[in-house]
Amino acid sequence: MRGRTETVMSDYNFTSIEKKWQKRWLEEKTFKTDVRAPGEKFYCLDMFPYPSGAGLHVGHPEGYTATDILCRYKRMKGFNVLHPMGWDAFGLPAEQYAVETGTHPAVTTAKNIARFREQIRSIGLSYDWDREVDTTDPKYYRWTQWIFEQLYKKGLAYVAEVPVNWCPALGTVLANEEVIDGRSERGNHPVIRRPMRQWMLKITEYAERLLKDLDKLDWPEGIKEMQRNWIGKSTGALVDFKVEKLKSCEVEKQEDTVTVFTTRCDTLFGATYMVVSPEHKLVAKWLKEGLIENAGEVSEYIRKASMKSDLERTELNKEKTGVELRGIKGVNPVNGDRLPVFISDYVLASYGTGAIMAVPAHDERDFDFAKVFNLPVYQVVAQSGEQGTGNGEPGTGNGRVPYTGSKAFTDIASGVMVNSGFLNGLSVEEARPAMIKWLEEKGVGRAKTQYKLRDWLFSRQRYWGEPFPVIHWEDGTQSLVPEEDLPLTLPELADYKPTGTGEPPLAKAKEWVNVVDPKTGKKGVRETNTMPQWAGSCWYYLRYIDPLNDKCFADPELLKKWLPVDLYVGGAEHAVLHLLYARFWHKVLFDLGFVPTDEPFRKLVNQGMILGTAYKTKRGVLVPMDKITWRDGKPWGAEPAEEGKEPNPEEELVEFPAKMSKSLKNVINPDDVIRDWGADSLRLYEMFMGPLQAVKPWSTKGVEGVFRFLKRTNRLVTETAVEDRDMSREEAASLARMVKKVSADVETMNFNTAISAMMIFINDAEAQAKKAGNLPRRYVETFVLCLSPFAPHLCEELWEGLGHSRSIQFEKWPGYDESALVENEVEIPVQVMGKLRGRVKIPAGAAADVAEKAAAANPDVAKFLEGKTIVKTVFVPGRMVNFVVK
RNA sequence: GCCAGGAUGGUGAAAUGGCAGACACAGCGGACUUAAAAUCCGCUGCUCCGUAUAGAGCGUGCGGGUUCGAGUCCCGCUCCUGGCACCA
Repeated sequence: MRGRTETVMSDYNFTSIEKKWQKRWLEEKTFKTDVRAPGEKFYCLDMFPYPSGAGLHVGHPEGYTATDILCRYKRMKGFNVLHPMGWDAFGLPAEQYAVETGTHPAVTTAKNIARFREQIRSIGLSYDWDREVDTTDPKYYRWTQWIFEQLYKKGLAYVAEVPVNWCPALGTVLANEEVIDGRSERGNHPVIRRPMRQWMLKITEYAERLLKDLDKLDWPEGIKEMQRNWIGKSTGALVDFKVEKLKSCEVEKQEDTVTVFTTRCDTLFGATYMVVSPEHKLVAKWLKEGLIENAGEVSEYIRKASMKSDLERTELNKEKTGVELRGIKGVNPVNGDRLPVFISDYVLASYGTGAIMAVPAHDERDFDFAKVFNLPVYQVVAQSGEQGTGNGEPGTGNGRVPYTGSKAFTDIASGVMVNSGFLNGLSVEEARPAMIKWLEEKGVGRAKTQYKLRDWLFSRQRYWGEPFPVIHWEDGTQSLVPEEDLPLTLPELADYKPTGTGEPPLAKAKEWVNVVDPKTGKKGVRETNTMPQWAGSCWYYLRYIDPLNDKCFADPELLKKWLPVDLYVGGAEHAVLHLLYARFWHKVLFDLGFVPTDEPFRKLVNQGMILGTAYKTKRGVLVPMDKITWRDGKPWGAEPAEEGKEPNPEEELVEFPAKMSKSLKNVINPDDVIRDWGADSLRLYEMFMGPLQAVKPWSTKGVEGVFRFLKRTNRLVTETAVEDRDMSREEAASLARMVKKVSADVETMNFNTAISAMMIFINDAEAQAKKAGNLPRRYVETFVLCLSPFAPHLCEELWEGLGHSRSIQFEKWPGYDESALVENEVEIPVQVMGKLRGRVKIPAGAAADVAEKAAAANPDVAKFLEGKTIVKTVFVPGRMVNFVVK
């Protein structure tokens, strides 16, 4: 690959061309946005990266190139384009590096940002670099803290003692989203549950609006659906169950009420037991009051449940566990049945009321539990048309009829109520409101909407994050750092290690922590938690609009002009986290009157992941690239041997795309691609691989293909005589086809087919040049204009070579001549019984009889018509003819 | 289990219900060259038939359906990828 550089350089010297134009763009601020200039705005946003030590990977330029092409195109169409870039730079890796080496995270971060900026510039992306933001810059996080204060003042931030995901290895608490199968997303360490004092944000208060407003967003349906599931709205009812302490059939005590949440209140007649979560407040109360006869057993279960990590809770759930609370019974309000009450960890304290009524006949989980504990299972819903099940006809049953099925019957759509008193004969849909009405009339229940969404755990026990601008005073009060004193900057620390006790590293900065009120002399301590990484990314798109403003986070006039973001492009991995949090903050700022729109991102596009090439064995085991030997161009390798065993025999491997990873050694570095083929080839290939949204495997051969196209373009434009002559009919047609296709495809972001249209054009153009010995100026220049958003460096160079002194970015996007596309004669396919049998040339716009006559006369067609009667003829003008024969 | 998305040549892919495989990669053959690289020209879905021009059949994961006509629309499956998962 390196060896042929010399030959390559002699005709298409991409390295010097790209350096030259990148330098010029930067010096001349070619892409500077005047946010106050008139003109229709286009705000195009890329998800800003975390500047890791590893540098860019080929996934980054994919989305960035797509938006860059669109932005360059929009500028040429006369739009005022805002296209910025910045750094989401708070986060754990820089802090862990600091723990290991003692280097301040700010130093590491600055170094990584410099590298990222350099790499991004080497791709030729048209950002306005005067708008760069960095979430770790005090001038930036001053406003992150300021927004937190607004949330606090609105009552949306509070401190709570909550069971959290504590990761001993990282010495910190993690958000639910950062825990995967009971292990930390970062580092894969075990996570346990432990109650701790934490900052929470009341995102639940916005659940309904976050759900409802999804409908008006132009986002991928899948992402919207994921957010809907995450918010998890369900409508049902709260039902009150009295709890009795019984003593030899006499009610000794009845004062407590357990309220359950259910979406199936229609099945209330079928409830055969109740379950409360081990953490339920009443359980502790009953134990204290001595109501529970088997208190020892119950306490032991509670203790074990609290020790379990989420992973264990999930894993052990294959077999249901629990303990009955002996001595008390719940009373079913609809029929007075006395029900046993259990505690079990299959009921979550954090959802609904932490208590359920169990209807094993019509709920899978209850059914499983009932089988383990041998509890009665009563049928109250039957398949429509089978109402005879149970004790007879609909409308008559009211008994406790055992359900005999082998699994729970949960079909809501076809279910009909049986054995349920006043509900008998109703469908499930009808029975629900009927039961709610009954519950409300008796005062023992009411309709209720419940969400899965929990409040946002907003604090981390880390150093490298935004400090909370909060002071806790010795008298127990709490106050915010005054807005004018922001930012509250991070103190210097000698030692960034987690304390391991859960107390954050900031607690070590004694001078910073301890404060004295200058007026009253009151003593206080600063909050030592820091904000999670999501904080800075929740509002960065607002700061880009007015990044240097030191009076407010952004000028309201400019926000009014530039919001919402017109297009947001990034990876699908942020589907629920970043995008939900950012929407939440935006809505709060909207309610407070700080932003003019209630949603931040109008249109969202997710680019698909780029996979690496990998090879697997017959059994499907992936073999790292450096363990593969090539024989006759075929890959051979062996599965890694188990410890202490004989090595496995080598076998021929099969190509299999897989995520790029260090362990597979198949990571493609954009720097290498740029060195060998240039940034324009990198850009073009990333777009040519396939649709932006699709997951696609990287192919080095594919890069060579687009490189060849650029080389041919360069040669055609620089080595063909360009004349000021009119285009031939053929030239005009091929040019118009290309411009039309490229314009339409860029608008819809189908970059792969736009590039293929330009490849078709260059094939045509080479033939034309050969034939005529020269090419018309308009023909060549229009092509260079169309290619310029895709391969900007080469096109600037060619444009200059064509005698223009101004950057091609300032030119108008070309139109096309519709009349050049009109043809005199068209060739259309002829089918007999829907099978293609021949083609005929007919005048464009020919009438049906003319076309049919010509079609029937075609010898290839005629032989299939011979001896047959034409029953029907289908003619689609300009498209095809089809004969139906008998 | 639930939700979403997908399945088209050797590969990446393209195709308003109207010529399936555009464009590119790989492969094969040729030109140029002492040679190689680069470049250029031609062929390239599968099967059959044939000296060849040509021709025939099959073909968009599987099974049905609608239609003059289905990769595309409808019904029923299979497999893959991602997300969620004891949320009552």
